[in-house]
Amino acid sequence: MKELKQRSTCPISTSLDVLGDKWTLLILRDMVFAGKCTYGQFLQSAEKMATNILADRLVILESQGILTKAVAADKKSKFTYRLTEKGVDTVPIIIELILWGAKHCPTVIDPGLLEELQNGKDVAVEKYQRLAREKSLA
Amino acid sequence: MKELKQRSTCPISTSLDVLGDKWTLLILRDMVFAGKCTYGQFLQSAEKMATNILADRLVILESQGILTKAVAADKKSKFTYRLTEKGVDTVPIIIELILWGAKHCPTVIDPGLLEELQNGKDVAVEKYQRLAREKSLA
DNA sequence: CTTTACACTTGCAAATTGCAAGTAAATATA
DNA sequence: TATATTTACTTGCAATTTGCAAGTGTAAAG
Repeated sequence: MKELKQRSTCPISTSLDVLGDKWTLLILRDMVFAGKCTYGQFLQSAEKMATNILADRLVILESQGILTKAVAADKKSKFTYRLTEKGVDTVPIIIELILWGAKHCPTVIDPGLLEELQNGKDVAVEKYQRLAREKSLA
Repeated sequence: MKELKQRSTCPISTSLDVLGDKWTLLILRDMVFAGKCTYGQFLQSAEKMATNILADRLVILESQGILTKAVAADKKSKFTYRLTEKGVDTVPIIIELILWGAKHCPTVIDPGLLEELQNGKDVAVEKYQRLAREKSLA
């Protein structure tokens, strides 16, 4: 259990106390948009997260109630991470980050996804939240 | 000019390369929601940012084209920071952080603002973007 | 001509990150 | 049954970043 230092009572500041670093939201991205749910899968992303950082962030995310950890159905030596509702509620943040990055920075994004997000943000948010919930029930 | 290390071409990852830390978005928050525009004003926030961190982040934000720096109208020893359109476009991200923090963490928020954001997110985003633009023209 | 306001800069200890290697338990293979 | 592999971490350590306190430089005010 890692305790979190809250700098102020401001909701923005407090959100950043939890999510404000270069790695945490990438784990959530991988869960929501790539359907990943194990330690090994998280390590395979293009950004090459260090193993100790990943382990540390998973502990924080779990202690913050953003995801849960459970032994995998197929193997006892494997764990499955699932999003809680608090985790599912980060989808709008992630989607805004996608839109800002795609608009203002040199990035590569699937044109279909971009169009989907631009044409109806609310619909897209609900879709990816639903998918994330379904995945977390499996 | 601080060069930015881009970890991948993913728009989320790239957005986090720029905005993903505990301080940068607080500066933008202060500009959008508190109308702040000087070094001294940024230092007065509840989170007590260190002076060297603030100076460093302002250089990064400027070199990333998120804000501009200019000598103040009243004093030559004073600078005014203004948001560019790239900066104004972070408003949706900030608003999602407000909503997530207010919903899931122990925070204090003006009930009027929260209601405004919940009742019509798009309208609120446009309102605060317009206010930020007006401030940046002054 | 001294003081104040403002915007930084510097120095340094502490914390965090990034990299490589090692550990440990459960499974798969010979 | 013995050995190898998969999976999930842990450890050690150098390098970077942060946080705190103090100092610097310039313009305006008294």
